[in-house]
Amino acid sequence: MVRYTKEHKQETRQRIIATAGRRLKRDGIDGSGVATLMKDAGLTNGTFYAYFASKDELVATAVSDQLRAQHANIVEQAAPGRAGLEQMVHWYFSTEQRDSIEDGCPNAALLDEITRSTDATRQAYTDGALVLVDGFAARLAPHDPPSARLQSLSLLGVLAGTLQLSRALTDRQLADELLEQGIRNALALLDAEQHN
Amino acid sequence: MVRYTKEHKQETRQRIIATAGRRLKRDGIDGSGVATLMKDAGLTNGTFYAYFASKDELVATAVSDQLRAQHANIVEQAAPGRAGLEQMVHWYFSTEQRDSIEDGCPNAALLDEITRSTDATRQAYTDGALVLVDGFAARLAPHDPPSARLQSLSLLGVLAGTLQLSRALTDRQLADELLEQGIRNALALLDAEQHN
DNA sequence: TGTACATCAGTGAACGCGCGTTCACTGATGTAC
DNA sequence: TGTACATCAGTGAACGCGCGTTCACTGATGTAC
Repeated sequence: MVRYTKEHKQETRQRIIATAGRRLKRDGIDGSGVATLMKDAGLTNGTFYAYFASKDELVATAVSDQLRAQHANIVEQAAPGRAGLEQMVHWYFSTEQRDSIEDGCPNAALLDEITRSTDATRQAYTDGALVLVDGFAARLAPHDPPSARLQSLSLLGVLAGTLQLSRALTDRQLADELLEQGIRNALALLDAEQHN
Repeated sequence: MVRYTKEHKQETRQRIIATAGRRLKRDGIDGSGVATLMKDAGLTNGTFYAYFASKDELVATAVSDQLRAQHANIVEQAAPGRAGLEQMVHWYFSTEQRDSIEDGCPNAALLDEITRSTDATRQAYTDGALVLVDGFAARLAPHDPPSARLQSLSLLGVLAGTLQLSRALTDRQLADELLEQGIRNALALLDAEQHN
């Protein structure tokens, strides 16, 4: 066994962050206890503080990691230009993404709890979200990404809000129709002229 | 003192529901304890169960009440036709509404916690949200409201998601610009052709 | 009208439980000689 | 190479606290006669 090395401890830390990200999205920040978060990573609660100074610190780190992963796995994998944005929108509003909250978008799963969180968590969220947004803008306006930044930011709001609403509704058929409407709205937003 | 009457008890119940709605929006569902919710209404925790069978029941009732109030105070007060929708959109994306979460939109404050709630709460949310949506549709397509239902539902998602995002960002200036972009997006959505 | 009793909104202490956090301890691994 | 010791990731019990919920009790109000 390779143990007592920086690499081993770093891997364990990364595993805690990754499993915590999934749990936080599923049960919420207030709904996820430290003991459960550690059990998800195959550890007991006692060793938590060898990795993080507090639950708040893990939450901020996990939020940051979730957005980084979403950027790496979804945004960077998408084709360049408008085609990539269309791909992403279709993936985003698929029933699969909606129905697998653990694996799904951290924005949709956590946005209103982040508003109530510590400044560190809100800052981690802001930084991570802007990286996603810059990825959108680079595809929306390849020659002048900053000009599309605000439009891209608002696209993130449209995506997250529509998905949350589809998840909250008890009427499954209506929720599905909303996803389709969400695709139309998002694509229309991409076509809108840029103001300012 | 008028006491020991149906009216008195009904008024007290209504007060609990109203103050709970504000507290739940501010601190979240998991973040609001029964003792605090009762203290907000000027009572002690012990008498809670003379009014509600459980915290879940209060949450479902408060969610329902919040949406009913939003319909009565905002949607029904708005002018008929498209002008009324434009009024609402401008109010919705005002910095005042964004910065007063207690008095603000229950959709934006609670959507992703509602997804994680009991079926009763999700049902109460769905019913209440559809009343709002029908109010939108009646203004968007006065001659044929059902044709605008899906578009109206998606408008609710756009409103809530954009507002949540503006609340979560630590960069105040960017958050303000997002509100302005939100107005443009919402108005553009109202102009979109209706599919299906 | 005055008195005795019933009603019941509201109190406040207590229940078991899980929370975030602390800490004495274990035991497998790594290191010194 | 073998032994003795140091390191440290991880355990698990415990801390005080607030949670949702229960319940014996209070005392102001309403009712009967």
